[in-house]
Amino acid sequence: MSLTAERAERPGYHHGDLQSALLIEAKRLVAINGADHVSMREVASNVGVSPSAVYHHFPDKDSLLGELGKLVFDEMATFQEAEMAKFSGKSLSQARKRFRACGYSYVEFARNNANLFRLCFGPLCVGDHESEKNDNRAWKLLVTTLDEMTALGQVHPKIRPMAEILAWTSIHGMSMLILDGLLPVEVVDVLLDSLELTLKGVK
Amino acid sequence: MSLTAERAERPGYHHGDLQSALLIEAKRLVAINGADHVSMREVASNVGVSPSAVYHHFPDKDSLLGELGKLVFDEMATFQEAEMAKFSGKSLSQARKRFRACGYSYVEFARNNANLFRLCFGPLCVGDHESEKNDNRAWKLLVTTLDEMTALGQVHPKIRPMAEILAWTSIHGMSMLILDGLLPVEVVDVLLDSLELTLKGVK
DNA sequence: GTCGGTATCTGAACAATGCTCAGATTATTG
DNA sequence: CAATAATCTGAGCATTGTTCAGATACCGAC
Repeated sequence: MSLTAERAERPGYHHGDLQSALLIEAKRLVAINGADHVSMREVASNVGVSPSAVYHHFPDKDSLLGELGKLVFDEMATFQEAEMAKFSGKSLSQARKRFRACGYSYVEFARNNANLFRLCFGPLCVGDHESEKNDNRAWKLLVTTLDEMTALGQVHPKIRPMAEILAWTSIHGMSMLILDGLLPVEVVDVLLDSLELTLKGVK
Repeated sequence: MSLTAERAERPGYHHGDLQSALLIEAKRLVAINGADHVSMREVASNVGVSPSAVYHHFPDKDSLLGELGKLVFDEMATFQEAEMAKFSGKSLSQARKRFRACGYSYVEFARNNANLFRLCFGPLCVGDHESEKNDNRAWKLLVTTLDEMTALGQVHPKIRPMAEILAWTSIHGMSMLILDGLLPVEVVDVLLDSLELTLKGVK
């Protein structure tokens, strides 16, 4: 499901696609104020509907935010795909750019959507990922780029099996620590450098 | 400031050390229910004081939780110190155990105090760290153990400058992803293995 | 078409929450 | 001992999440 804002014109008593409209507005408000400071009533009101209407589409607030989290998770993968697609081709330099774009887009999304990023990696979305853990798109992007890098001799065979874990955890951790103000943005390049270096192996 | 529960007996109208008592109770409730599901009124009530009394010690709820975050942050460092202190001595095997304990204790604390961990790395504590960023104890622990490992030839000179970033971000990211249910606990050993391997450098 | 069931929405209401403030109570300082 | 400051209470306000009976509109069966 994608969040398009069609049917925004409310025809009458029935809204048309309230479920999507609520998610869109919730996303907007979460992005601005953070998940903690968004209220059902405000979401409903901004969509032009009574507070209780929401509960015909979501059992409760956590449910709404949880659903929103899934959407954001997916949106992030889309963004990463687009960023990586900017560097096509099988050459080494393009493959390396693709690898770096994979990590860089992760951080960029986190920084540009701090509140949404926090939401979909927060307690409200715990367990939601579980079902799709192994077939989620972002993970596949990482696997693919690492495979390419391996084929080009940029990842040491001994390290290859742990490469996904090392890359994902460090990029994710860095993103969170930057959002927390515990690391400056400049570390992004430092970390990507050291990742490339360590994955390849130093003699 | 440490959170000892002395003066728990309330002498009379004045509490004695309400500020600490509130923090202690808040910590207990956050640990159980998560920061989002704790109310000022419950904290106050459990301490045996009226709801409005809290506001003579903390300007608002975020302030209480923010202060609690700092305490937890410090408590975590204490825990790490204790865990690392279990392996003393200058031998290589002890130094390696100390290094691993540094990372392992980080994850262990996160898993044993998920809600408190999330609190002190959450939006409520953003900026609070900033002042003490470079002189915080946990960071020093990491620097020290990496220095030791370097002296013992376990960290490649070329990688040494980036070692803290790589180690911290990956351990922190892994901790979060485990809490989110996106990675199984077993990755802890995998990541520590690959960290040791990559920091040393593969030929 | 129209009739009945179903999905959707409203309005009023409830309990709980964060927070304020005037006033009561205790500590502290001169 | 008096006066000032610190601390706590109680009542109260606005807002929140959620429920529920009833109103409104859609949709398939006759």
